[in-house]
Amino acid sequence: MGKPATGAAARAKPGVGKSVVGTPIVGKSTVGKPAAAARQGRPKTANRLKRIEAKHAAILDAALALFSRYGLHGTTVEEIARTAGVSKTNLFYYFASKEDVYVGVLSRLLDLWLEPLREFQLDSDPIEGIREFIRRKMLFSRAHPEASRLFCLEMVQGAPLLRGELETSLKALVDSKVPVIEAWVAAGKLAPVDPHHLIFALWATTQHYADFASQIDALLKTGLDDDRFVEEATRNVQRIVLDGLRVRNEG
Amino acid sequence: MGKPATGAAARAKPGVGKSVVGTPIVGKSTVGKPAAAARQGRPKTANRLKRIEAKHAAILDAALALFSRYGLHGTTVEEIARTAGVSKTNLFYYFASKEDVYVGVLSRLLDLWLEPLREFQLDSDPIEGIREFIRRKMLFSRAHPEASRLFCLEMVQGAPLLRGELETSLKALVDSKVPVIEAWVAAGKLAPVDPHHLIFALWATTQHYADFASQIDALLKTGLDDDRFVEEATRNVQRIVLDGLRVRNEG
DNA sequence: GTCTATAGTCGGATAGAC
DNA sequence: GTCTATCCGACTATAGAC
Repeated sequence: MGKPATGAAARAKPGVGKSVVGTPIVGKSTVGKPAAAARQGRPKTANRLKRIEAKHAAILDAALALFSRYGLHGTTVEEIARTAGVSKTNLFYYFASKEDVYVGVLSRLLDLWLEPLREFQLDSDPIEGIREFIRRKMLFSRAHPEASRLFCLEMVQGAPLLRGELETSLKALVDSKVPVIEAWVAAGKLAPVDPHHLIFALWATTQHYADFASQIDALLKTGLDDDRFVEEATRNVQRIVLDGLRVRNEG
Repeated sequence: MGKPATGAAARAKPGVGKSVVGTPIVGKSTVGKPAAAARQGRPKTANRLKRIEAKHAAILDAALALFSRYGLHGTTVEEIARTAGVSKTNLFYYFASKEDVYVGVLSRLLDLWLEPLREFQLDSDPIEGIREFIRRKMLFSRAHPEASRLFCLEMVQGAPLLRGELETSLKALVDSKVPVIEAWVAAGKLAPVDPHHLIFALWATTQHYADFASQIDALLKTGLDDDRFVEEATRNVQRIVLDGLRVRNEG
């Protein structure tokens, strides 16, 4: 007997039904494991595991592409399966539910998204470090525009799934960078600015190119596909953030 | 006989069914008019029209709140109706379909969203003009966070409905500002920067506070509700964009 | 104009053969 | 592990009484 409880009803009445959405990602290791295969049947050879992983990844890839374009409720399991090259029934062999797929996608996503921030190591020269961070973020936006957009979608909608991770992983990461930035400001190596707002500005300006790609395309008929455009965008963001718009009198 | 063709199927097969999504907003005046009332039955008194408009607006307000949180497919007509304080059937008396409601919301939205840009009149002093623009944008983000988020949702998902408007209204508006900015740069009143990327940076940094509110809340436990936070955010964005992060030696 | 009842269909999830 | 067939709840939209 199916217990769909799909769509609005599922989120409107949290706690009712088995809805996974709303449950923060805690044990990432259990997420994304095959639904039936998880409770193993027979000893798996390395080959078996590899084929399973490949299929698994194919489904997640397909799901990312669709979820980022149409959202969770705008995407059907049928479409995900077709895009991944598997049958709908087969997809349900690997994932317990549609939301299980969604959680799997988001889980991979967050690690990916946090990467540039983790490498935010502004060593000796903060100016050079920020310039490099912007460059990396822009490259990330170009390499993973769908990931950036799905992340944005989640944020805009309140990130019920990621909230837990944001308050732990992300916050810890941000908190670790704040004193560094503060020290630079104190040492006169950086103009006086609040570390958090600085980080927000860096995120906003760089992700904008992936998240608002359709707007940019409508205006300029170009975007992150064009290497020249990426270069130009990177240069301009670096200039604005580092030097500002006010004309300088010094060299 | 209902022909729902809702959800994924509707957008996956454009042209099939009566799906409105995908049709650019052309005649805004016809959008948002009562479905049945549009083809008038009897002469409407001023009072009648006023009550109709009020109900109409209530539905659109409720829809904006829900669409911005859960997206088009994550929101049910039933919820919109309940939130607006009308029955579902009654909602269908005023709007031909769910997508008709959605189009109505987006239509109102774009006008609202374009407003700050329209007033981007950087008169004599560009620095003062940009500072003021940032302030206005931040106030807009605070006053209409839901509008900002729904706009963002649409953009991220490819803006099938707004594309036409973006390529006309928005583009015309942006195009009219570009030569002004270029002239300032040429006159040495502004650091050398590409006008489009400047505009993108202004949009990105200011809207970020509405669109990523949940992230900011997870990190700082505050947001646009707090006047002090809004002030601080405004000040920091202005400082970063206008003066940059590099330490200045001059006064 | 507003309501009750319901038609029609979509899409998530399962059963069970192979 | 994969497939065919199917179930069934949720949701959009309409019919028709009042």
